[in-house]
Amino acid sequence: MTELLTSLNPPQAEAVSTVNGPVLVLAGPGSGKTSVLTRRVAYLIDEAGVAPWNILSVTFTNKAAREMRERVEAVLGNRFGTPLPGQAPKLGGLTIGTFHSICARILRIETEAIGYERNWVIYDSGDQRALVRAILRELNYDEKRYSPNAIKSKISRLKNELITPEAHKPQAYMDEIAGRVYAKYQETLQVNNAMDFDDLLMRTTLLIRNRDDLRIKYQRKWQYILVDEFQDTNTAQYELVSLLANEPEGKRNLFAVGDEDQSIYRFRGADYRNVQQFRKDYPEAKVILLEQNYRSTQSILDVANALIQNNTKRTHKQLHTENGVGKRVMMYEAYNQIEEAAWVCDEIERIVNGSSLTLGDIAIMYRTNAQSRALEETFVMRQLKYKLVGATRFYERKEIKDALSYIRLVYNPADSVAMDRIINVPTRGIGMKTYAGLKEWAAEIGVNLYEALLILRHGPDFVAENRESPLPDLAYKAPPLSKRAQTALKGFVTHLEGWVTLRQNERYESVADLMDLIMDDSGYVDTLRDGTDEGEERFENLQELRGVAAQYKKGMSDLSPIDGLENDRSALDLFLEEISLVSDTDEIEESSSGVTLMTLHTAKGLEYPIVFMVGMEDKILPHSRSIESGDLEDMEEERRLCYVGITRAKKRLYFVHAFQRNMWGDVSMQSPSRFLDEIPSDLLTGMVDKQRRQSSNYARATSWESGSQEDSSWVDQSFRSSRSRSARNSDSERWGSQDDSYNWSNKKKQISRPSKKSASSTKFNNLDSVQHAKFGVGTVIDSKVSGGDEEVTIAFPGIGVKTVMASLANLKKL
DNA sequence: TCCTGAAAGCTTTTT
DNA sequence: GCTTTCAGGA
Repeated sequence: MTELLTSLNPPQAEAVSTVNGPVLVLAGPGSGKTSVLTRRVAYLIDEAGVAPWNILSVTFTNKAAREMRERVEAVLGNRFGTPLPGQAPKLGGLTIGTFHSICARILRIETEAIGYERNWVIYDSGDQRALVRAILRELNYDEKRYSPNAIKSKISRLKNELITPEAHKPQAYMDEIAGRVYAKYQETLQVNNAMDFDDLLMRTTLLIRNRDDLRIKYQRKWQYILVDEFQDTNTAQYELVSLLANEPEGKRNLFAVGDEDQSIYRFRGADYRNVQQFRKDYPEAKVILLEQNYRSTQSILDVANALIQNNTKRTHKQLHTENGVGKRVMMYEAYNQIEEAAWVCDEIERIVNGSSLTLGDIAIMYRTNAQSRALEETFVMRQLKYKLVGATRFYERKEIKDALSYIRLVYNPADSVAMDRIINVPTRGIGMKTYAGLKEWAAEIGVNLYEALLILRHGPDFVAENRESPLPDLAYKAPPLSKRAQTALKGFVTHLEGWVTLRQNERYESVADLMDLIMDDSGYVDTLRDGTDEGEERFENLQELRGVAAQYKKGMSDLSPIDGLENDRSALDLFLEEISLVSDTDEIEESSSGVTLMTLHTAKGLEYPIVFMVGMEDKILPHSRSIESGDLEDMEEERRLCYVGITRAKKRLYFVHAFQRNMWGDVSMQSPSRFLDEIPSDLLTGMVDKQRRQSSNYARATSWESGSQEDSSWVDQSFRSSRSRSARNSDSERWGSQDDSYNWSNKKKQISRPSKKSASSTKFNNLDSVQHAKFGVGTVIDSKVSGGDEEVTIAFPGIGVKTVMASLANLKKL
């Protein structure tokens, strides 16, 4: 047996060493799938004699791609080429990348086939949104009626399903509108010489589907294809992979690794059913289950198993481990998000002080980015180090987007989205009216904005010379713009043209040089550094971008070429592509120590000894949208998200939920997540730290209560918290509680809430008998209006006193 | 055209 | 509660 297979368990070894034919690996969390993938690549090369350039390995994140490259290299050594120091392609010939980066490479090579200029640029979600909005305006659709975001995601969905504007068959009126916007949107992208993320996939897949010559070219090139996270593929990705794998000789060497239970990207078109589709399309496939977990304790896995069993459509797996039982998963109820954060910090300090673990071993995970705020504030207050992953993305910062828009515009002057962004930043007297006039005029002549500007500056003949089609007569007439407007526009184009010329002649050593020049010459830096701290901070961010740009030097070679099919790339080319396809969540990890804060989505693929899952409440996890939609698929996806969080933990896992939470500036009463109910209570422990209760704020709020409930389960704790809440002067009461209806009706948000007819009267009154789904029949002892809902305190015989929200508890009056 | 204060809208999740 | 957009006046 080869060295590559030792230390693998039997199913892992089988997966690695199956050379020919399709393979489907259903890999549970922590089952060593990355090892399987990397060793398989090594095995194909070393044992099966496959040439590295015939292998394509696809991942979903840059981080996974990088890790894969590093690990393959660690096994094989760098034998396939001489890299430039620091950044050049290693393992030359072997293609490893994300779907998007690989598609971008193919399209850059096949640019003519799709009718683009070679210097096309990539639009990110922000650019997409800006473009949709611009088009809504252009088509005179009211943004209030047709939400740009809704239309953007509709367009995105269509593209992910490979539906072109021509093929789109609208079913409803909204579809019709979206379809028209879609058509115009695609047209504008082409004019702008730009593609969005979804285009990268759609255009590549359609190209490979429709062009026999190109399909055969890439089929021949990649005879072995590996796909990680197969459950996250969308229609376009699935088809692309299928087209490539089904080569004329019928090799079908497609190696798919995935876990239906970890599919959490439905919202961007991922369909876990592709895993089942694979089984249908490749009936001869070898299916391998990896059920042994090397990451977590049995206690954690039991919780994970118990939860995920509630999903209906899945391949059953029973995770097991030899890591030992470990400690029981702990559940804690906090009063609100502030105490939630405080308790988590207390616990973290306790762990760090009482063991060899450091802050870097700990992660806090939540459903939405907004939840990080309260945590951060507490961390800052306590002077605990933390790192926030992915919240305000670096490349989405205003100053970064501005700078990149400048660079992008210089690279591709047809880019109207970049032009929109910076034409008047810093202000140069080109206001909305002037700019709108320019756009209209350009549209009438049928030129792009840059050409229109050039006509202003040099006259129509100058532009006509460089065009295939002649300019209409209108171009030779005086532009419909005021003298002042024309002066301002000419001033701008003088600069822009200078930068473009510089770029064309490659009169810069690195992209950083080019950037410096543009930033200074445009006056952007001066405006940015306005003497405020914020200005300095933004400038520092700009310097960080400059640092990246400095690595892109004249004459450098492609960072991750598609071997044998390379084309010439300038440093600027490569810089812009890299910037567009990389997200900073890819980078963070290795930086300094500190507790990691991140969403459950970004947590996928990672592992930590200690994991806190906070905000374990209905309406957060599962998210309110998924509850409201009533779609079982939505709910199951939320459950998978929860499952992903649980299975990140190696040693200890905490579920934390709060009784009330400030959301959108209002106080909202929260119920513990329904997912917690799905976990047998003997798998959980829910004690309250007694010391803490006596010493902290929490104790102040709760100490008046009898001590008999000290070691109670979370149900009792929620009772305790609810009582403490009414004993408190909470924010909500400031607005008037009980019978004070005046303030309520003055609050606009309250009036607009459709469900509430009158805020002053309660539906449930003292001594009413009510039926509760879980606790049975009880007697109302208090009721009041709160947060637009009704908060009812009920005594249940034999259970105790509970405070519930009428709308959530589905209370029936008897 | 730019500045200011008020109002609306926002919060899933990401390549 | 915070950010973005809008309206109105200079």
